[in-house]
Amino acid sequence: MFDPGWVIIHADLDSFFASVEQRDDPRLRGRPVIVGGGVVLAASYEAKAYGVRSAMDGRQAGVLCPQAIVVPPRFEAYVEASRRVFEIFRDTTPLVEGLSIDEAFLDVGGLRRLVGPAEGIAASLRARVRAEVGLPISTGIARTKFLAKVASAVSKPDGLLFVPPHAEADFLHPLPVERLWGVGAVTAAKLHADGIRTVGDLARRQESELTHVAGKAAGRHLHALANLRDPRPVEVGRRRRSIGSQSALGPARRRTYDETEALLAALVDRVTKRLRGGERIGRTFTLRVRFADYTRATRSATIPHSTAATATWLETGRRLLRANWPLLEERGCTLLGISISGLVDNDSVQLELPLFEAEQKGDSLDVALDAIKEKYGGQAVKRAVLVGRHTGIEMPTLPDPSPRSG
DNA sequence: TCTGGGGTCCTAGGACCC
DNA sequence: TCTGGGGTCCTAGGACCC
Repeated sequence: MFDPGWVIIHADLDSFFASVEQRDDPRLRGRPVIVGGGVVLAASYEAKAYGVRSAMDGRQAGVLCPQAIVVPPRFEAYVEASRRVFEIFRDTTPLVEGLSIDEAFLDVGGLRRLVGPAEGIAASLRARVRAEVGLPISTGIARTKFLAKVASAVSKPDGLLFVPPHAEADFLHPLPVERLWGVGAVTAAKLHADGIRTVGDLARRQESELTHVAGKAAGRHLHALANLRDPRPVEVGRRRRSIGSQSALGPARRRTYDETEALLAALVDRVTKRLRGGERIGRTFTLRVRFADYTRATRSATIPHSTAATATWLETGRRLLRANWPLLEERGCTLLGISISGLVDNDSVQLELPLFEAEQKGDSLDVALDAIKEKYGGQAVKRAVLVGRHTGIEMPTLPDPSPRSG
C-alpha cells in the first residue's frame, strides 16, 4: 500500500572527494584522479573506468591506471563542501537525515502539495548543488529509504531515478543480493551457497530460512527489504554514538611499550578534544588493536560516570594497554585505535546511583534529588537525564560536577 | 587486493538483580 | 539449599557501510 505522504529522496554526491578536487583544479577535470596515497580514498569516474575503486591499495590502483593523477586529501575542503550541500538539503526540507559526509535521506512527502512532485524537487536540488557548490550529485526517489538508496546508486553518475510504487518489484528483484543494504562479502557468500543470487530469489524464501542463514535480525531485515517492506522513517537529528581515532602502524617494526603508550596518549588527546568540541561525554573506552596477521581484538572498560576529561580516559586506556601488553608483544601490533562510546550531552548528569539508593530506602524522587544536589553541589544546570537500570524517566534539573575541561 | 580512518548495529555469554 | 523465570548491564567479537 502506497502512502502518498511518504516520499523519500536519497541524495549522494558522486565520487565526492575526487569531485571536489576536480572542481578546485581545472587541470584535473576530465582526467583520472585518485585521492589518497597508500589507499584510494576516492577515484574520479575517469579513474573508475580503469577499475580503480575506493579502499583499494594504492599500488594496485597505479597498475590499473598509471596515468591517474594522485592528489593528497584535503579534508577541510570536503567538510566545507559537505556543509554547503547539507544547507541546500535543509533548505529543501527540514526532514533531513545525514548518513555520512556525502549522503542523506530527505523526506519530501509533505511537500507535494506545496512544491509539486518529488521528481521536480530532486531535479532542482541537483541543479542547486551543481550551481551553488559545483558538484555532481545523484538522487533516487522512492516510497522507502532502501528503495531510494538503491535507486540513487543505480542512477549514478550524476543521475536521477524515480521508482514508482507499481514498479518496485520489477526494479528490485533482478538485482544481485549484494545490492541489499547490509549484505557484504560474508552474507553474500552464505546466500550464494544457498542458491540465492538475486533479490527476487531472496523474496521467494521463507523468513525462517533467511534467519537460519544470516542470523535473526539480519534475516528478518533481508526478508523485509526483498519484499519491499521498509518502514524506517527519515530521522532528523541523529547523534553520534561513539567517537574514535586510530592509527595504522605498518608491519615494519615492533614498538616498545613506551612508544605504544605515547601513541595511545596522542589518540586519547585527539578523541577527548573532539568530545569536548562536541559538548559530549562518554562512559565506555574501547581499545582496538590489529595484529601482525591482520586479525583484530578489542578490549573495553566502562567507568561509573561519563566524562570528557583527558586524564580519566588516559588512565583507563593505560590500564587496558598494560593488562593486554603481553598479547600485543606476542602477536605484534599493526594498528592501535581507541573509541569512546555511551555518549551523552555534557550537560547531562547521570543519577543512577543516588536514585537507586533513594529507592532502596523507599524514599521519593525528591529525596534522591536532595542527595544528588548534595553530591554535585548547587551549580546551575541546563538539563539532567536519569540514565540507568532502575528508571528511564527524565527530569529537568541538576548540575554536572565535572568542569568542562579544555 | 595484503588492508585507511571514521563509524553503526547485532550477537552471545557471564555477572548480577528481583 | 536448590531451582526457576525475567531482566539489565558489561564485554568481546563480527559484519557492514562510506
